[in-house]
Amino acid sequence: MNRPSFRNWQSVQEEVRRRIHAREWKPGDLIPNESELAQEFGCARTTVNRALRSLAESGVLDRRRKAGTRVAAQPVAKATLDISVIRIEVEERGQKYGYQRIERDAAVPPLAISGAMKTSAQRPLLHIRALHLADDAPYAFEDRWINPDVVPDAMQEPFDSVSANEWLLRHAPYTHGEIAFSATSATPDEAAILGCPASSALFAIDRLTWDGAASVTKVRLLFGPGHQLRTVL
Amino acid sequence: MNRPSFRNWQSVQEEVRRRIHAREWKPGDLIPNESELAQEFGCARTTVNRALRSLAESGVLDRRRKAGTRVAAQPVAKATLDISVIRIEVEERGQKYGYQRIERDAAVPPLAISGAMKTSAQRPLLHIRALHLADDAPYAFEDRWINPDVVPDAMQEPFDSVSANEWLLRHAPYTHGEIAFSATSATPDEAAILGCPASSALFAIDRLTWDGAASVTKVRLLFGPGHQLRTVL
DNA sequence: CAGTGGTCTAGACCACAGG
DNA sequence: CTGTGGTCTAGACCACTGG
Repeated sequence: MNRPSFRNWQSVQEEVRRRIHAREWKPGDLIPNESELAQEFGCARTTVNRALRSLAESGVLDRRRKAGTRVAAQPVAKATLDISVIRIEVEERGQKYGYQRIERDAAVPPLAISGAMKTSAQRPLLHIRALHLADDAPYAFEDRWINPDVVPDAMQEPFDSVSANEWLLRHAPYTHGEIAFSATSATPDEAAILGCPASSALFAIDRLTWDGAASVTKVRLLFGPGHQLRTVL
Repeated sequence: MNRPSFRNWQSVQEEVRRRIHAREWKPGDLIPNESELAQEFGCARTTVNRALRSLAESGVLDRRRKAGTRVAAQPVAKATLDISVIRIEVEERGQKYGYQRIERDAAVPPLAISGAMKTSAQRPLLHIRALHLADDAPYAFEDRWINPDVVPDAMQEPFDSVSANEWLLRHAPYTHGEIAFSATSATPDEAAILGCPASSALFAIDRLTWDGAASVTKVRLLFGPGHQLRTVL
């Protein structure tokens, strides 16, 4: 009996993937524990742990202390989206990036905004509206509210050449946030800004970030018709 | 000088996060190497490595051999979306799941489909159209093509009570895939199925999965107006 | 209570890429 | 060529949780 040896965690992972794919281990099955696999594979348990932990993070395995490791019954596809600065996103597409500030002022936000940001209903926030361009064509419309209590420096920034999108990343650290993707119909105003027919289907990204208990900024990004957000599985 | 000690990788990670957030280490800065940090933190280098590697995976740090570890200049937000079976998605919302098959036949697909799936242009594929319901209301419209050369068993399946969405996960392993999110305007046909006004803005998920070099299935999921895909940062 | 995964350690060697 | 992160090892202890 010729047992191949597995010298690194990637090859262990590959072998486990192979067995799952080949249905030697079926969805829901309990697989041998780390010590047994380490012995079989001729490597340290640490190495097996590294491989299995990584597979669990990908949703391929379900691991529970004492209960052991099982092949996930409902493999959950984890799609990881990299949300970077829009300028870089455009440049990576090989296009020329452009930026236009449309509006900048301090204003009392609609209740939906102050409610979500948990700011006082009467408190004026910094409001920025801007257009991001790719090869001189409208790419994304940014509508943003900034909490001046958390980011006072923003009040001094004109945001006329550097986008709030980019400035905040460097000057306003956040601890956590929420993001939502949806589709929305272009209002006449939005259609005019993005240069598309009214009622076009737009791709929207809404993001709200926090620094501890205080909201930092809330932004809605609207992308023109045809925009796709892609990733691999 | 009272130096706190860090006994596990999570606390090391926390401390690194704190330093970045407090701007002790600024975006772009080179931070001490693993050995130095291990000494400072009073733990093994392995433990520091675990903490830093994890932060690098989150996009907080940039690590390169020999060049060292830097605080990411453009922190890329990694949004991880869990794409599971629609039935479970609905049930997790606390709603009753329902399913209706609309159509099932073998047909030669449009060129856009056979092209993307790299199947012969004349080869008939299995075509399924179905509606997923939440609390008896339309939730998502599924339009799917299945490659019978890769999943021959699918030809025996009626898909009248178990959705292709769910059946395939258990019977058709795949090695990799692509997924794209976008917004689209409802065609009259789609509007009728989803019970929404024509030209409504719909949220679309397009997925294409492969088993090695052969495509397994290509599916488009259309969600009714107002649907959001949410996650944390 | 006992079995499983989770983690830490100290030391070692290796692969890569910067200078 | 050399410093950095990447990984492996053997052994140990711990934390959680199922039965």
